[in-house]
Amino acid sequence: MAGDERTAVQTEAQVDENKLIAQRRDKLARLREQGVAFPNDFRRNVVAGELLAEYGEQPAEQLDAVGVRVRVAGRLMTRRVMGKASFAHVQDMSGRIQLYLQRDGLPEGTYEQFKRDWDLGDIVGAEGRLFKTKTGELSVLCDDVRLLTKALRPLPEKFHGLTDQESRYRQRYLDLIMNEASRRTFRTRTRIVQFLRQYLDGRGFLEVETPMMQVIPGGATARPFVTHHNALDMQLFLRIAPELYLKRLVVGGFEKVYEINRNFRNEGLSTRHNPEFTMLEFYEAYADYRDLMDLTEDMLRRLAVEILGTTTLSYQGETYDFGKPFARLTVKESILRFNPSLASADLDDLAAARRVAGSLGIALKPSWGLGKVLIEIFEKTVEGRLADPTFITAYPTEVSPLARRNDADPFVTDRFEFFVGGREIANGFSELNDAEDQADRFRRQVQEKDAGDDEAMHFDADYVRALEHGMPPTAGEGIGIDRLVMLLTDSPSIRDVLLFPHMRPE
RNA sequence: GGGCCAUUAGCUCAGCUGGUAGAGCAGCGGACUCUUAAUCCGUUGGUCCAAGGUUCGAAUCCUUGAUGGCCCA
Repeated sequence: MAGDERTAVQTEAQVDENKLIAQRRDKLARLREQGVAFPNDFRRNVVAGELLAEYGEQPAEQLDAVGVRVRVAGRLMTRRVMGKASFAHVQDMSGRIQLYLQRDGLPEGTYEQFKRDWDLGDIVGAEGRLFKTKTGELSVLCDDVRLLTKALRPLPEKFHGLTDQESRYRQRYLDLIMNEASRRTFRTRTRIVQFLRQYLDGRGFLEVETPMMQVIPGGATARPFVTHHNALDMQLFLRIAPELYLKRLVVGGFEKVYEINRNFRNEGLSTRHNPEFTMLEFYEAYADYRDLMDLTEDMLRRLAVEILGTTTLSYQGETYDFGKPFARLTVKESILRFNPSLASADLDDLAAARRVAGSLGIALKPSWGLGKVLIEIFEKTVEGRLADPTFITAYPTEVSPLARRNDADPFVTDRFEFFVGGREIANGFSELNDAEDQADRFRRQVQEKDAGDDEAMHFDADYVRALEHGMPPTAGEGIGIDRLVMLLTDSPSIRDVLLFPHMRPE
């Protein structure tokens, strides 16, 4: 970068040039002299994967007898020139197919152009007859080939591909061209989302879209991104969750709704956090948190079978069984289980719990009540160790401002979170539909915000008004799609499952 | 936020206790009509992440910074 101020926008002058690119520009210049250098009149009639599936196993004689003519197109990935004949592989969305080019089988001059002006990485179209090579590889014996798009930049090395993590994230197009594993991950991501849609659609849920730009950022405790609406001259927030809007829809009579979309949280980056991430949230009236745990268990089990063909999931060397019933225990039970030195009484009053937290090195804030202290202890000593699929229930009311209180123990809510491999995947609860209780909870959040907690919630008066019209007893849940995809694709970083993860400017 | 590691040709990587930068692939020139990391002969290509410092001399040692990776909070 020049001595100028750093900008996030790359200018043309900053793009590197080198001899390889200059040579390709010369080749392109020759192409321009010959006519249309970027034609868009070639039409393929088949993709590589279809050909391999249909003809890959056919014997050579049969192919020759039938004489299958094909038109294929794709990126030139390999090239082996042997004098007057050459082999090449082209790659399209479905896979690769080999081309066989003979000087005397192509229009006059074409073969010479192929040798002189075409490079690996160029986009080409080819027409010819299917045949099998001596080694049995299905190939196209070309009687015409055309250069459709000249690539000015060279591809990464053909054997090792592109391995540098940073380049793979910043130049995802190159990663996708070069790495089959990466292509597979993102196809799997799509299949996962498709399955979830199909699962919910099949159970009568209605997919909806709610605002990404909100006047009051609600539905979670997190710092929002702030933006500004010029015409209205007002501050707007990118949403941190769709929750309060989806529940407004339940009030409106859409008793089963879901949304799969982006949330934005103005927090740090890590292997598990991206500023924008995808969440499935769904709400069902006349259901409670236990119904949702059952649904979640069924849905994830079927998802594993759909995606992996098995309920046994292996992630980063560990194995998790989605086939057997998921464990269920309360926050308090789980703390006691993972901290055998603690007794139940240590977690029952604030002073004792603070002593425990203090001995664990947790920095305590004076405003924290017992519930918050318990959750801190839970996060420090339990969360990362919940390896097998586990529902944790009975979250303190203090840390669950939108969840319904438990009838027998109002200190906790009818809420669960779901963990696998030490990671939180889902969060659900019976919804708080008592408008007066909700107003009280908002007031408490506002107090905490005033006391300096910038993650605390705002008071959303319209949401309270909606509840005052009556929301049926309802349960709702959010599932982090990116983390789910990480789990099912054995990806160590959230960046591996985001096509364009957030990166600092180069 | 803290610690550790990495950054060298378009890509993948070497480069030792400091002595003036190398390989493979790609490219370029040549040979080759069944190859598949094609092969064979020849060959071009460098802001060694950046800025300071130490030194006769720095890719190498020191400092600071940038970006990325991993671990911890």
